[in-house]
Amino acid sequence: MTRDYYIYNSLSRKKELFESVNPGMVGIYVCGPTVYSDPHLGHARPGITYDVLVRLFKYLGYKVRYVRNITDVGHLENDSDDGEDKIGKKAKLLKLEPMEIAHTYTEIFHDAMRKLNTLSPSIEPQASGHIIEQINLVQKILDKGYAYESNGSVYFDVEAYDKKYHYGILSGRNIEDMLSNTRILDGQSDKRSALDFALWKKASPEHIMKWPSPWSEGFPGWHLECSVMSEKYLGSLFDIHGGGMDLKFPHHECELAQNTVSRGQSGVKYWMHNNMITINGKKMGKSLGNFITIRELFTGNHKMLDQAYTPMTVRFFILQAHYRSTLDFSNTALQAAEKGYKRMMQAVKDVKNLEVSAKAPEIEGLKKIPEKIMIALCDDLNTPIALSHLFDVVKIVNQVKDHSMEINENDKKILEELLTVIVVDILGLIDESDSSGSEKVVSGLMDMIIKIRKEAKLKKDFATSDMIRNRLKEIGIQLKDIKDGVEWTSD
RNA sequence: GGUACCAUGGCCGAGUGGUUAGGCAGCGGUCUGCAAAACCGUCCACAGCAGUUCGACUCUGCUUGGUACCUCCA
Repeated sequence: MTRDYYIYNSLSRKKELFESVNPGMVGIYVCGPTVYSDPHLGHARPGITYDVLVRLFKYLGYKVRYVRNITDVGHLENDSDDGEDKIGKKAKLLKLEPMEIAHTYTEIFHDAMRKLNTLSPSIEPQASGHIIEQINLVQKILDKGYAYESNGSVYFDVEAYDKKYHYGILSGRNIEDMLSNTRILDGQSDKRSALDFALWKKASPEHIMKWPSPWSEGFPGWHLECSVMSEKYLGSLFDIHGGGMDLKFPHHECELAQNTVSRGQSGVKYWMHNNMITINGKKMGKSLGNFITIRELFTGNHKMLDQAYTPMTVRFFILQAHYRSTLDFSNTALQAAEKGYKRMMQAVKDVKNLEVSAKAPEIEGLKKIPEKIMIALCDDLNTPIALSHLFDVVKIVNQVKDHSMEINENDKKILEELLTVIVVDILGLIDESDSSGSEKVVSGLMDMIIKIRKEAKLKKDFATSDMIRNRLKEIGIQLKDIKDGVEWTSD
């Protein structure tokens, strides 16, 4: 590949040089949503983070296989002993088939991801479509002696596993601490140890999503699906496993343990975890009831929102922070992102129309910017630094446009390249202002109106010229009298 | 209680042992019939205390405050 990429590995807690398992190819598995409710702002973060990662790897010349699952079964509401399946619960509540729930929210999730301009994954497997594989994996773990059956359910034997391997290696825990700190489970449990986790759960009579298995009519444990689907589509050792920080324990820890037993290796070379989006400093999430759904964000229909924010504003907002830092939501932060985004996109549009002058000297420092940006992006996806360099580019574009600087053909090419390849192709920021299908008609009309206004202005008929500008503003079109003409934007 | 992480200017957010992050807001100016945009200039900083060092916002220790995981969670 053309350059080195450095990735922070959650397992080693260090930045490491990325070396793919198979030369020239990258396999990425990301934990997708549990489709039982509207995706919220928190879901946008991994969606966008891993999207930029995929785009970058493609740009670097890798062939990328990006797998992101849909969890539509096995994800329980409370602890694994008496929890209800999230999707099953909602289905009962609404008197719908579980698959209707899953389908509805999968569609909403897809719609949100598409609006945020994220590329569709290469494969998007569903947990419910891999029940047979999951049963096989349970059997395999039983055969190897790291699981036991109890009253129709099968549990992973954490203590037995920990004797040979290290349960807690990913999340930085050890079994002794966990045992001494485990909350005592009330009621009778089928588990031998509180640390053990379910591989297969026997279904209660009222449970609606259940499948036959050698042990009982039941359903698979949550952690199983990712072990099974990542191996099926990416092989027993693949490059990057991504997901939210909150999935590190227990989900990824358990997944790693399952993999180790069944594959003889952890199966993942680099673990990558994005941080949380917070609101007033607190994690945005279901349990706190302080989340804003992506739909609400786009419509502005939420008591905490001062206004609607466009998908690209949200994307820009997320890219302005490093993915491993928490990012605090607020209206002022979003509004700042909105302005920054608009300024950048204006430059993306303007760069094409810059006048070149053959004798203009080389712009100082410009040649080094592409390299600086690539170094930042390849340094564990440092998008905020990349953006800061891009604003230097924006400034140059504006200065040339303002005739306070001249530009030669070659420098203009560099600017165009930066603003299209980096901004649009890699960061995935696209222009969302001109969405009208009848663009030609509109621009023709605008030319005419602008001409009429210009004539009025020449006659010093400012009443007419202002009236035109004000009326246009009412329908969402902004006129700006710039040095050599008139510019208009619509929202 | 255990484990980990974080504390940066009005807000959001990077980064580094000695050099301007950037965005948004503010202030002054240029431009302009006015407005908007743009451009130029500018203000505001590294939680507190102690230590290491020629030098620390950056390293170490302590203090304070906050967050995450340990239950489902992106």
